[in-house]
Amino acid sequence: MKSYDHNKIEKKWQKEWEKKGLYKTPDTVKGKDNFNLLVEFPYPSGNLHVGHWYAFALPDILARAMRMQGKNVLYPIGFDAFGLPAENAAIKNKLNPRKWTEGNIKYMKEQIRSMGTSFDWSREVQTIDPGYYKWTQWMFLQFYKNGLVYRKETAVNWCPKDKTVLANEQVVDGKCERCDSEVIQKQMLQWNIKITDYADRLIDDLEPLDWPKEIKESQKNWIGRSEGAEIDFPLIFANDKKYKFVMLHGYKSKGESPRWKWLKSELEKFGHEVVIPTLPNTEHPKENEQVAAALNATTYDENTVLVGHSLGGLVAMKVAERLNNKIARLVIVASAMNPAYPGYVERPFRKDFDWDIDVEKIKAIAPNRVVLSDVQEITRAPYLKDLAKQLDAQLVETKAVKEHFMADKEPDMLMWLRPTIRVFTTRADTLFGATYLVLAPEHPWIMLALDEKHNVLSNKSEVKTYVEAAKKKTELERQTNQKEKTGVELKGIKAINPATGKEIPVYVADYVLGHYGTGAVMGVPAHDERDNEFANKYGIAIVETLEPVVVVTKGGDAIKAGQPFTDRNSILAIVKHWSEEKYLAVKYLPTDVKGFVSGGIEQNEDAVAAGKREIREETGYVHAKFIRKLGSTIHCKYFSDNYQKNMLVHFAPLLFELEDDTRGDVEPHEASRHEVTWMTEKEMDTFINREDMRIAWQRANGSSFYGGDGILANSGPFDGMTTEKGEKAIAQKFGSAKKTYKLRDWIVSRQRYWGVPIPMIHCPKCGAVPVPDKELPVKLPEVKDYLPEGSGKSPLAKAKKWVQVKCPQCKGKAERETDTLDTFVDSSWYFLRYTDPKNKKKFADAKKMQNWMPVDLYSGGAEHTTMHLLYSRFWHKALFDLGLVKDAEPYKRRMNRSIILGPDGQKMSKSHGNVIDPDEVVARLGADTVRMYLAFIGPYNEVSNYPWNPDGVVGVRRFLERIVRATEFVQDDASELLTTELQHTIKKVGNDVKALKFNTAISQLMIFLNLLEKTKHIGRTQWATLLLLLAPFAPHLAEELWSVAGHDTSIHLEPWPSYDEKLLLEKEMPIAIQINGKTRGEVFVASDATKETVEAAAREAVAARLEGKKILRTIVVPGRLVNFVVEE
RNA sequence: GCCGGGAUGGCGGAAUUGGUAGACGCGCACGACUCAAAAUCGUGUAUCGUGAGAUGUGAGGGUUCGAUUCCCUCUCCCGGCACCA
Repeated sequence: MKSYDHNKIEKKWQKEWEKKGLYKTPDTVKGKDNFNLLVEFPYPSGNLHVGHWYAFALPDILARAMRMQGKNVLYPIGFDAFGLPAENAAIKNKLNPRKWTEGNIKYMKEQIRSMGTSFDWSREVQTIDPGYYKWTQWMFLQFYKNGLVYRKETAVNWCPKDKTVLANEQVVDGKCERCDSEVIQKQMLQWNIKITDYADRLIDDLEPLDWPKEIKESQKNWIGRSEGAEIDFPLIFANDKKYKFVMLHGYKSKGESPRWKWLKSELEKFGHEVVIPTLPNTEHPKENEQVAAALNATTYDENTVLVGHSLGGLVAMKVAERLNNKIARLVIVASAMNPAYPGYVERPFRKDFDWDIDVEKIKAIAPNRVVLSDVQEITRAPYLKDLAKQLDAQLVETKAVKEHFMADKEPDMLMWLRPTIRVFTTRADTLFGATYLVLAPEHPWIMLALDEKHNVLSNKSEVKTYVEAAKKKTELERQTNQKEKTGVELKGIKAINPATGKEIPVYVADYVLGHYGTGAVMGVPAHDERDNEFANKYGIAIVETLEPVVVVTKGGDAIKAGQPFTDRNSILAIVKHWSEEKYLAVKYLPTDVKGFVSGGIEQNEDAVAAGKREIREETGYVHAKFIRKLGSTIHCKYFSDNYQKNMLVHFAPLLFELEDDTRGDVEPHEASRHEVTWMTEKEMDTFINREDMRIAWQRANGSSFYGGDGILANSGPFDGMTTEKGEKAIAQKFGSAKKTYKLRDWIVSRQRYWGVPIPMIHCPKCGAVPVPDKELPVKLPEVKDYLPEGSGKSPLAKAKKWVQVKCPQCKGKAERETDTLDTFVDSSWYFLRYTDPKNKKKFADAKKMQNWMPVDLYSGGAEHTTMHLLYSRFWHKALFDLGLVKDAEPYKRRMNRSIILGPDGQKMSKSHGNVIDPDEVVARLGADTVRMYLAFIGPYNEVSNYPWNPDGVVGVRRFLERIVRATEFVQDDASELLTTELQHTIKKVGNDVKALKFNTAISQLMIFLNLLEKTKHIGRTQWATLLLLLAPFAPHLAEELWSVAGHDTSIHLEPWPSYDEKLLLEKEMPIAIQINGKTRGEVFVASDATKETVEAAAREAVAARLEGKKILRTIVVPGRLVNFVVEE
């Protein structure tokens, strides 16, 4: 072959391969291991850019090499084809999004083929195929049925331009990831998936995975686990009332369970009276008996809170109906269901109760009404919602799962019975220093307090104004105004610090976030920066409860490891000038510690006296006046040069002021050790170089906080404990250990057309009802236009006929859910479908999945680290818990690929005018060149961005042309000169490809070619070997040259060449000669030479340099170097 | 602020994980071929120095016979999180 016509060659072989079905992958092959190589499937945007080449053509090198190395390689592809761009294009050009998408897919397929990729197209998966999204819907329903999906009205990120809800991941710096418009907060009823239930496992299961550290760290940061404690702060009201709680238990109960007893004792602690009558005939309750018993048990007046749980809820309403005077409040907890409602489970007491409720009477008797409902109770929740509406009551939806009003520690209802605020803290050790409480504007208690039915706040309107203003702020505004903290005190209430028993003020402030922790924090101004700022602004008390412990680990006085510490009481004296704004700066010369006067307290001496004495001794000043103590003791661990011991010094920080400049003599020994100067405040700031000095200095200068670890003080029985111990002990006594996460639940509703319809039906009676499995898939309906309505309704609502359905439960009139699923749902399981793409009965056959899962290597973009990669891990775990997949983790190994920049080093973009069109380069230089250039540009498995260098591509093309020309050198007999190098090349290329270091593999091929061009002689077998090594990189050219060399089978079905370790050794090898570690020469020795021979040869080679010098030591590293250590 | 990753010629990068720093490619310079240019081929190409030689892997220190590689301190760049209690 003389010239290299890449166009002809590449088209020819692409056709040929397809005709032969060369890349069809069987599920298993006898004697071969399976290898699942996954790349992120593309969104069919319509144009293929260099990034696609980088994403698909490079893993293809690995796929081909591994096939040759005897693996059964699955290298599948598909299209993630739902999503906004199609819909936007449809709106703009009045197209059908499906047509637009399918057109793009067709076009992109051609382009992907033109790369010479070995994808198995027979396994192609498209998310828009109803045969695929049937299973997306099915999985969603499986999760729903297992309590992983819930519907909730939440403040969501709303993009006003795209008119859709965005996931947190799609909001970047408060702006829409797609269109850059500012995202606003909107209350909407959304479908959520409980990814937060998996937060711990999503972190912990990362540990054993073969993933780059940075990806693991990113995911951990994103999930943001922090471990701390939850502590309850009781509230007291200025218009404090003692109530009588009358609590009515439910069916088959006696009101004597630990739960009721506990409730009673808790409420009694706050001075309330609690009556829990045991209602008669509890196994076969009758209305009249029960109501009469309740009425006879006690009296009801305006101080009575009537509480009823389950059947007791119904009884409570009946009791209220019969009362003649008002009561303080009626609380209905998970009331027994009205049999008229769908989903009612037949109960024996049904007919013994009158289910008609006199709503108006109840309203009149109980002006303050609350209905507690458990959102997880699918059938009862709609009834309770209706009940709350009828009663015009506050509806409180709890998150508790199993026992419908039990939270993990106490009934959620208690929060509404007993005024308590629960905070989350990671610094329980500072609880005694909590001098105020802050609630987020979104805190449920605030909502309750602002309700018109309540009157606990004396400045209600002020609070209301603040809360409403805070809610209007976007996330972005809250972020940008973070420096200036604002808040409003809730007047009329106080909280009690459970540790000190003291009353502390309660604030609402938007520096506390509603969705994190419990939405409330304790303010510890002495030990937290933010709290300190807030307390200073609002004049809140600052109480130190932690004595700092400073450990010196660097500098002249760094502690010596393993040595014991000697305790000593000392003072630290900050001395102010008598007339100027200056301070006495002391540099301790032996260790270069810079700070203030300091020294030990002698026996029978108090701290102030010691201070005065030290000032006199170190500086000579006589008339120091004691001003004040600067807060708590500061402990410092350092190495004392004076005592030659590790010291644990307890400093009493003191502030003095000189009365005049009277100065006596300083003893010469002291003078030689201290350098004393006067410094301004500013100079002092930079002068101080030890943490204990700095803490004292900050205390002298007004407000300060200490946020580090220390020893507890002012903390009662916990005094003297370290932070670590105190944290545990205090958390245990006053609260409970608890973890909190930044990760929020995954909101999957999208108010757009081009997505998977959410397979739910809304029935006015039954509430949300899943579409029965046999009716799946719920296909996307045709609509006239795709414009979102803007009100938050999806365009699917326009398909009126489609929307109208029968309720699968009650067969009454119902409507379909019109929102579609987030596209990240579609891509959360596509890799499973590759294993069995055409299955109509299951999303994939279990055995077939086992052939290929988990994925051996997943290659993709760094941008998906906290999105797709996290979602799909969650999804897989959820499937795992349902027994639908075998592994807890889907991807064994993951690598993030880099980005190809424009020639100018900027990100490729039309506006920069630096976009490289791969089609143009392919037409000019060929697909093989483009593949190889991208492979050569740098290591594939490291993230660093490579600029496209147009000259570099030409260089690679030159290499391929030189390969073509080298056919002239092929001869019958082998070239001995090349033998060793070829062995070396087989080894290096093989190893480097496996390690994804395509760049060095190619460089080795180039080294070999350089040698071949010098030798001008290569044997036929040697040539064939070279072509085999080239095949994964330049599949078309290698195939062509293979065929030219006379083979009639495809090179891509050939096995990878093996090498012989023995042949790798050269007969002679160079040994570097060093003298004192510096290279001074080189000598060639036989590769099997003994140490002695090598040393002798080396000694001879540098004899001239060694002359007259004494050799102290000789180091011989076989095969590498000889180092002579000589006297200088 | 917290966490992670990185820094090697004019450029992309290499170095068998402690053993001759700068492989391979690009660029550049000179030469050959050519009337000329392009293409191609050859030679050179870390810095300073005519040279012997010296210096050199972000900066400084340490361990070692020997450090791009290990340890400490610092600077800068990139990425993730961020009023997260």
